[in-house]
Amino acid sequence: MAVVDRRQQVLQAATKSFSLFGYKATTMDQVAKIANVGKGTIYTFFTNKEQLFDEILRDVTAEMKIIADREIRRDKPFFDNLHRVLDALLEFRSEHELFIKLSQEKLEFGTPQAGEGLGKIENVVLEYLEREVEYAISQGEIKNCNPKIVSVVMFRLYIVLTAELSQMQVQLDKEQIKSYFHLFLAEGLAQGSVGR
Amino acid sequence: MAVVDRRQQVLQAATKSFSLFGYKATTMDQVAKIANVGKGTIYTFFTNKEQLFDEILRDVTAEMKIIADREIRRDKPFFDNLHRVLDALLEFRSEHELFIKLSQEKLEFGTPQAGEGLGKIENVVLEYLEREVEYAISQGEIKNCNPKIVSVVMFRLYIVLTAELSQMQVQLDKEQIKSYFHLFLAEGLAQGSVGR
Amino acid sequence: MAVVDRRQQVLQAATKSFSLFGYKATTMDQVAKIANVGKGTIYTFFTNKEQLFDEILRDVTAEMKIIADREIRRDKPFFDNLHRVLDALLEFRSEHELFIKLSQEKLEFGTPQAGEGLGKIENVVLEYLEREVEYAISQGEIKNCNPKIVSVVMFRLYIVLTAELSQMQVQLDKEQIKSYFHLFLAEGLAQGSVGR
Amino acid sequence: MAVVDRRQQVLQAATKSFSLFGYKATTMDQVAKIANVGKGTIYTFFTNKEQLFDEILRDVTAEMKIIADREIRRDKPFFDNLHRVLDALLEFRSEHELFIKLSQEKLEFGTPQAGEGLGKIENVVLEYLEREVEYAISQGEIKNCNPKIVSVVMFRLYIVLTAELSQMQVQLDKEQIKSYFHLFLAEGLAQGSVGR
DNA sequence: GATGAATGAGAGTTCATTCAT
DNA sequence: TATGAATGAACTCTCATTCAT
Repeated sequence: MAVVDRRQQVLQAATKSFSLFGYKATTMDQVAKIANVGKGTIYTFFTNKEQLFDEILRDVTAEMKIIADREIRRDKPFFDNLHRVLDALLEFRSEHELFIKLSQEKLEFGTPQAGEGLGKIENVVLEYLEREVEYAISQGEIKNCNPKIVSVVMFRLYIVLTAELSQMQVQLDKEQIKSYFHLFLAEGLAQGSVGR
Repeated sequence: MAVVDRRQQVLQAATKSFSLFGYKATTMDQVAKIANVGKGTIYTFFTNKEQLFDEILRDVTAEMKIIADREIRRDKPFFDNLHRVLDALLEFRSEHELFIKLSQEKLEFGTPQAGEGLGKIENVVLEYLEREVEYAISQGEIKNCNPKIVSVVMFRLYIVLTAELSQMQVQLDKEQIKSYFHLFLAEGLAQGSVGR
Repeated sequence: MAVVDRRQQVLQAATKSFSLFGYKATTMDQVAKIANVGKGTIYTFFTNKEQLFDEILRDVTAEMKIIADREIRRDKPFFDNLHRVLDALLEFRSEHELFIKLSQEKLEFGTPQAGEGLGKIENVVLEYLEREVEYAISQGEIKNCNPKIVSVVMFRLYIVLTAELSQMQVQLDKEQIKSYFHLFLAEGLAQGSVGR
Repeated sequence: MAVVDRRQQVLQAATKSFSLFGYKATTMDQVAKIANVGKGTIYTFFTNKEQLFDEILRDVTAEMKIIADREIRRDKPFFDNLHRVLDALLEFRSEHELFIKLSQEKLEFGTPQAGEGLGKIENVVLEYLEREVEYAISQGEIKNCNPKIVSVVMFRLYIVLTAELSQMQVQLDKEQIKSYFHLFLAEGLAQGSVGR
């Protein structure tokens, strides 16, 4: 084991601090201190604070994509795949949740002139979801609807159930999350709509 | 009534700037300039930046509550009421949308260790929704579920459909918004679930 | 009795506030409020905050001069006169003390470039004292010494005994003040020097 | 040892500016400019303006205490010690004078309702003097009197003679200062009181 | 004359970023 | 290469002063 991997140290420290304190409240000094690294060192790996943030987001996104890809079986029904992916993702819930939620802060944070809605990173996720939804529609598995809209709603729903609610002292376990995810996405609330 | 109502000017300028650039990126200098008013003038009406922000949020919240109260009829079914309230709220969509979304930024903005989730203002909305959901459950109109969770999801769904999507260049008209709101909340996506 | 004398109201309010909170901490708003007068009104009587302050100082100084003049008898010994003047001045102690001390703050406060030491106002007092000391020396009543130095010391001694000490929770009554004034100026501390 | 000791530069610049312009009239921009240093640099050494000021005051105080301690001999008479301490202190007169005087401004500066008189720093000096005076009284070297009062008077006398007068264009050399110090403290002005 | 709403220069402080070592 | 001392632009907020009413 060589001298510790400074890049990793920074990445971990930044993730921790961003998750804990938010984007604005995280100072580069803090990150450096947590990473046990000189402040200047951060800038040898990352152009600036924003880029550091984006990198982290990209990493999480990539990791989630890999997880999802691993679970999806083309020959299985949409909601079946959805469940398995959710299951797998929720394994890493604690790693992702606080952080993912932050993507929002950051995005709205700058909103420099032309906010295109969710950030570039989220768009990767959304495009992924969109493709899956499109496929499910074409298979007649879900109702005919705008895939973009559905994917955004799915994304937000995931964040609400995994991150936002836990911040509001509503703790849900994996099963409950999956169940509510299914409730809103598949069944609807109306009494008399098809049960699970 | 003076030639110009400076308080209103400030309020409008601030709303515009907060919506456009976000909380942090909005400087008091900017607000003053947009409002065509001296910087100090802002401070004759509002204690500080935070209070100015809260005031705007509070106003929108109050307005929405009034609108909702006006539409709700205890003798009508839940989804019926929901539709009418949505209808009425969407009349003011352009006023509310960008702004409401901001409530989130501000809240996560500080994230001083222990954020309790959505801000105080949103909590007013949530409590309101919660009561309505509880009532609907007790009437057997919607499935048995955690009212808190449902109300948070409803709140987010409203924001996604009215504000977030339009930021992503997906323009929905009133009817579409209502329709999607109903889709997720009442029916679910699954083919074979009860149609509208 | 005409409509209240606004100038007097301002003068009194300002004196009160300056004494209580100091020069810097006294805002024109505060003075206006205490005086029950519009802020703009102050500026009809006084050019600016500084001039208002100086005016008050001048008034106190003038009053003290009148008091002193009334007590001084050319045919009486120096220390005799000194005692009587002190006696008379101490009658107004509560009015003067806090305030006089403030002269210092103000003076050091600005010290714009060229502080000439004590302010213009104090110089009036000092010149007065100087003349008296010169006279006393010429009469052989007190030791030969630099009158300027002695007068400055006398001035400070007065302030210390009447104002500064009371701020330090050392309360002295009139007799004690006179006695200490005499101790330092006339006798000295050294054991064996001539007693009172 | 760096090319330039920035902390020292700041300290010197601040001392100079505080002495010259007073506490309030000294801006951090100014200090930075004089010190030939970025404004932010000041904040790497000192928490804020107040702390910078206190630090300077503390330094002077500590230096004076050391000087005094070095000169005091318990087996020598009070006035003898006093003279030697004065002698030593006056060696550094130019360093101390302007500055010491400032301690006053700062203290009266805030005057938040209940100033307790001189600031914390001066209190160190005063307590020191008080102990010495108490000892001298117990030894029967000086008249029976309130040590607190005497020490305050001594402190002010020192400031008047070293700093205040020189600001008024009355320049005194070391011998004159000592002589006047002795005059007021030991002998008194009254003709016929014990000579030196 | 009296007013007080409006003003804006200027204050102290923060922190992402740079660069000499 | 790694560093952290140094930086200064940019921020929020204050308050003496002005001037239209």
